[in-house]
Formats: sequence, C-alpha cells, structure tokens
Amino acid sequence: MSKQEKISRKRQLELTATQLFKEKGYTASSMRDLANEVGIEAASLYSHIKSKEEILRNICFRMADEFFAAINAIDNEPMNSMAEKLEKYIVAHTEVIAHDTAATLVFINEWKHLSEPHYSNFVDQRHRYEKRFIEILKAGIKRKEFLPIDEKFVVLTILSSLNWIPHWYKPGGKMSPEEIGRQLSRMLIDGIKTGHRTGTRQH
Amino acid sequence: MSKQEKISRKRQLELTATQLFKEKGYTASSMRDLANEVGIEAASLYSHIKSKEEILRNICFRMADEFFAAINAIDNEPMNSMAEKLEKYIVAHTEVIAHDTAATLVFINEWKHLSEPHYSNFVDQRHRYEKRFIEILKAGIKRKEFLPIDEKFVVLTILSSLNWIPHWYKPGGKMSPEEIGRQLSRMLIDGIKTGHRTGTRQH
DNA sequence: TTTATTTGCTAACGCCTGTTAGCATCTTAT
DNA sequence: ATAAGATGCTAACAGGCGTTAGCAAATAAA
Repeated sequence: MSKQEKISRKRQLELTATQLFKEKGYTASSMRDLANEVGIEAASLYSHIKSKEEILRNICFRMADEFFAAINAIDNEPMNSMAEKLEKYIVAHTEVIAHDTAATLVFINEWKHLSEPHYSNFVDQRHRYEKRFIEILKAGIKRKEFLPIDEKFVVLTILSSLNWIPHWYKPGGKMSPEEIGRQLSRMLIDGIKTGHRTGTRQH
Repeated sequence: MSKQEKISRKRQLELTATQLFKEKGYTASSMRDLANEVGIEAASLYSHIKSKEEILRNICFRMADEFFAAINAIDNEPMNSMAEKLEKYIVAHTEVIAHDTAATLVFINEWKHLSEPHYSNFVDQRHRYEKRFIEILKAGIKRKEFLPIDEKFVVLTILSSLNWIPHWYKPGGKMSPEEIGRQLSRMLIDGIKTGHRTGTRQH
C-alpha cells in the first residue's frame, strides 16, 4: 500500500481505539480488543503503532492542540467586551468538542494514564488553557463587567459544563454546536432567571 | 476480633480502595495494590470481601443513596419558590460531595465497570435523580420564574458543574460546602453579570 | 477450657496483558 | 523484473490479573 493509505490505516486504528477507550476506558481496553475490532491479529497492530500508550498520547495531545488552536484564533479578532470574548471562547470550545465527542471524552477521562514526561506535559497544557479563561474573567471583573466572584471558581464551573457536552450531544440534533455554545454562555453569564436585577450584587 | 471491629476492618478496605480507585481508576487498581496498601496479602482480602466489584458496588450505591437522601429531606420543607428549592437541592448535593470527594469521584467515573444487573440499576437511579431536578426546572418555567430554556440542558449543566467540585474542593478552604453550593446556584440561576436586565422580561 | 469465628498466610489456578521475533505475502516504485 | 516497503501472520515471552483451596494462628464466646 502507499504511504497515504498507511496513514489512513493508522488513522483507522486511532479512530477505533478512540471509540473503545471511550466505551470501556483505556485500561479496560486490550490490544486484542482493538485488533478484533479492525479484523486483524493483536501482534499485527505493531506494524502500525509503537505502543498502546502512543495511541492514547496521540488522541490526548491532538485534542489539546485543537482546543488551543480554537481560542488562539479568537485572540486576533477585535473585541468589544469581555463577555463577548468569553462567549467566543465558549463557542469555540463547544465546536471542538462537537467535532469529535469520542476523542474529547478520552481526552477528558483517560489522560491520567499517560506516563511521564507526557503526563506532566499534559497537566501543564491544561493549566495554561484554564489560565486563558481566567484572564478574561479577571479583565471582565476589572472593567466591572462581571461580578467579583472568584475567577478560578467561575472558570472551573464553565469548563465543567462544557466538558459534559460530549455525554449528551448528538450531531444533527436541534441545536448546532454554535447554538449550544451561545445558549450555554448566555446561561452562565446572564443566568436563567426572568425579571429585573435588584441592583449590583456582591457575591 | 469482635463483630464491630470486623466492620471497621472492612470499612478500612473500602476507604483505601476508594482512594486507589480515585487515583488510578478501578480497572488499573489491582487487588495486590489494595492488599499492599493495607499491609496484608492479596488473598487475605477475601476473608473480608467477596470480590473486587463488591467494593465498587458498595461505593457507588452508598453514594447514590446519600444523594437521594439529601434531596428527599428537602421535599418535606415548605418552599416559596422554585429558585429556592433548586438552591436547596444544589446545596444538598454539594454537601454530599464535600463530605466524601474521593467516593464521589469513584461514583462519577467508575460506575461503568459495574456488571449487570447492577449497571442498569445504577443508570436507572441516576436517571431518576436527574428527573427530580428537571421537575423543579419545569415547575419554575411554568410559574414564569425561569426562562423557557430546555430543562434537560439546564439540569445537565448544573449537575456537571456540581460534579466537578470534587476535583478542586479541599476541606478547610475559604468556602464551606454550603457556601459553595449557594455561590454556585446563585451563579447558575442569576448569572455572573453586573447591572440590570434589559427589556421585556417580567415578574 | 472448649468451641467457634475472625483474620491471615502460602501456593497455586487459569486466564489475560502488552509486546517481540521471525517469517510470509502483497503492493508500489524503480 | 527487481527491490523496497507495507501489512499481516503464528508462536511465544514474561508478567500481571482476580480468585480459590487449605491451613495456621489469634481472638472471642460458651
């Protein structure tokens, strides 16, 4: 086979493994499971990949790259308010998730099985990603756009809501990923209550 | 040893296993790991427990019971608004989480390794639990207390935020579990924005 | 003091794990 | 036509898995 087809074969392994890892978890998924799923022998997998962990590593870091790329693109756009920027971040994150919910779930649930130095690397990246959100919150609070609630608390709440999306999102549903992101950011930023505010609250 | 002491020995196993399952995941935690942690041989564990899965089962269903007990207690109290009831639910849920974050994480992450019929049983219970929240949302929307946003969407967002708490909560921090719950429900219900609402919404 | 129970041990079981070695076949490029 | 590479096979490895059998010592109840 040509080089291009080999890549697609390797990609097929990664896709199948993603599904497997998502359903049973990384540790409970065996190489024989994976081999079975693609119709070859377990030993034959090693013509295409170096190790089981290599697959996990590729999934995790490819997703990390996608999340970063999505919010990096936003930083170049002009922005009127921090609320607008936060919404764009949320929508971008949602779109990455919706684009591959299975890989996202593996990314979220299985990274702890990475070995060093990849483990620390991953933790670092996630920390930097969270910081990007925190900076927006801080700026918004400084501009009196947001209430002075602990930024880390808010960001973790936002990200946890986002990271639950792959559990229920189905492509082709009523809401597009963008609409989901918008709805979600409106809910988290504006709340779900009807009626007027009773003035500026402190937490 | 007396019967009372036996129970505490079994309890020690469960506590140690909880910590182990939380850190490495259920599948990646071996009985030899657990035995090592409590200072006995792996085979000796079976003088106290029937199987590895029994431990997981106990953790998962004990937590499920606690979550249900917490919101059941609330339904007997008089309630002025759905927002108030929702807040009490959220605070109650947060308090159960804070009481044992490790067990909560196992409850959230490892239930999929339960075998039938326990697996289906668990899924059913969780579904019933979510419904309790959905009913509050529905009632609140009917009373025009909440905006007419898809209830399932809102509930999943709330619960995902709650279920992320064990990842960062440390006992003895600045906020008590109750304060965390209050803060969280205020944020989710009222939003994080300063200032007054615009427009047509009434109450 | 006898009896029953609890708690632990060693040894072992059958099975599953990720991975390697060595070889065959089939496809593509020269 | 030939060489190179891709793809797959069988066989096997060393080690880990959950669990059981059978026995010994300690402890508690009678």
